[in-house]
Amino acid sequence: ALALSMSRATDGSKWRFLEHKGPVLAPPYEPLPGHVRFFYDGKPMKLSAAAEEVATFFAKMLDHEYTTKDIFRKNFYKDWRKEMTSEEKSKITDLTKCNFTEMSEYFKAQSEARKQMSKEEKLKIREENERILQEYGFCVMDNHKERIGNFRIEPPGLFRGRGDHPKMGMLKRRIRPEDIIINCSKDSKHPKPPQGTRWKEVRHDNKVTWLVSWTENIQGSIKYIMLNPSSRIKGEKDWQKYETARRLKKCVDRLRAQYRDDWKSKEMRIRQRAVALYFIDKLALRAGNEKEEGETADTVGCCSLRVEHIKLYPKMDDQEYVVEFDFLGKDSIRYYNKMPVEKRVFKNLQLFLENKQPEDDLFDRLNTSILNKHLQELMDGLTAKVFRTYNASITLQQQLKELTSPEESIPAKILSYNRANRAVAILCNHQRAPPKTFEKSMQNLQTKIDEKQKQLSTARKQLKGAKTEHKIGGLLEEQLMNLQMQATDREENKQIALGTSKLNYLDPRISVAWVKKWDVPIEKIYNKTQREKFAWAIDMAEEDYEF
DNA sequence: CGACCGACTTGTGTGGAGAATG
DNA sequence: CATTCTCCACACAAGTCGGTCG
Repeated sequence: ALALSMSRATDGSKWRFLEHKGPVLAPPYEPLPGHVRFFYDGKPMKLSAAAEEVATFFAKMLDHEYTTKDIFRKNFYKDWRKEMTSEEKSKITDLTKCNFTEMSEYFKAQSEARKQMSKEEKLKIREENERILQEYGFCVMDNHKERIGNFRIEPPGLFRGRGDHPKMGMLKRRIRPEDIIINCSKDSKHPKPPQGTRWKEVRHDNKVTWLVSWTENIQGSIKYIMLNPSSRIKGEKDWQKYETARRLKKCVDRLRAQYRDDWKSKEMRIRQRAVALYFIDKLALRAGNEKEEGETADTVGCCSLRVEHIKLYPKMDDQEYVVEFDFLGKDSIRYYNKMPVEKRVFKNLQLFLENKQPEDDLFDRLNTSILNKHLQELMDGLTAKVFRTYNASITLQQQLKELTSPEESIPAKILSYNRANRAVAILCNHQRAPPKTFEKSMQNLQTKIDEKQKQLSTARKQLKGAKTEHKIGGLLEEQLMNLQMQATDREENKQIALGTSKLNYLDPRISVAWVKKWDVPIEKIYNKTQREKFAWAIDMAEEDYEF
């Protein structure tokens, strides 16, 4: 299998045969019933279908804070006007005079009604969804029937980027068949466009893995329909990724020695490269490509760090040479960290900061392309992101070794596993907003624990001397322990998201080996989807697997 | 080079199904 | 049996990185 996948990689073709049914298009717009009105300046006003549709997008978001934001409103209003008839355009001149509440109430009622539907109605919908899944959700790639990832075209709506996005509120336009490129093999049954329409193009490019693509109008980027993570093509790629990270493991000592040496280089660009690489390695920062200003939220990664994102403290409390990081990374998630660094790194950073303004680049002689070219020379296939994969996986393996005690119960082992996973999530800065119901659910759990404690103490009193004491007391004790561990796990997980690292950074063979070694049911670690995605690893890894 | 594009991976938030609970 | 809670699948945004072109 390895040889086969390698040969596939070398000739560049990803498949020989590809057949699918094409995408599921967004349902057409259904005009509002007559009694649901839009008001302008206090008076009801009937909108054209096109203008009404865009208005409904806004109405559906009325409860969100961002509809109050200036940029959102400005962008929405500008794009909305483009959909209006000239008459509407001349009438509607001020967004603050627009009243969408009746529309908003209507949609709320609709969703309420959906919840109240009878079992039969819900079943009917489920069956229809299942039918669509069966028809459009699978394709044939080479000799396999494979699950498709996202076979639905994204419906129109208002764009809501993350963080302070300059384009929030813009209209994401409806995608028509004429916008869509189909990719499949020549000798397959081509997907049919809906009656009376045609695809933009049907091509047969087996150097790529996507089945359908279209260009989105907000950033002008291309969107794709690709296979599900459980597919052969994704699985092999994933496996390859971890093999690259394992190769890094073999030479990481050499690379670390090298960049430490480069801290002393005569050349500025080499010093910058070496300090950046140190951050990427030590802090698991992302590479940090440049971004076009005004097109996206202002976020950075390692190479795009600016002077304003770090602070240097020669002394802080009892530590020397502390660097404080404070910046917005991917998805505008804040990265905040204080790290003591070696004197040489500190001196270099001082040098990089000389004569610069806060908004200047910290590494002005470096970008991701330069860095990756350098890495490529150090190891075949090495790029900045491999460090994240490597450090995440090696951390999991080390933490599992350190935290798992042979004699502890299965729930205790799972807590240990989650703690190891948590160490990685913290390294990678995978945060989440604490769930809205967090406090409540912690309270509920605490109530359960208290009850269990009471049960245990009454049981102890009543059963004094009885020969079942040991058995029942033991059971209750175990239940109590499990609840307490659940509470600990949940508390520690309050602001940490484990999913991303589990799915994208942790070599699944480490986890598979661990469950095999300790006889932990794999279902406790991976749910059904995850087991499907990692089927290759579950097949492959034995308990002695070493990353 | 550097801008731009294309293909692919990584990331968070959410809605709804199904489990748990009263 | 209705209500609440939990977790998963999904949506889709936002990264990385390599290639091409002028």
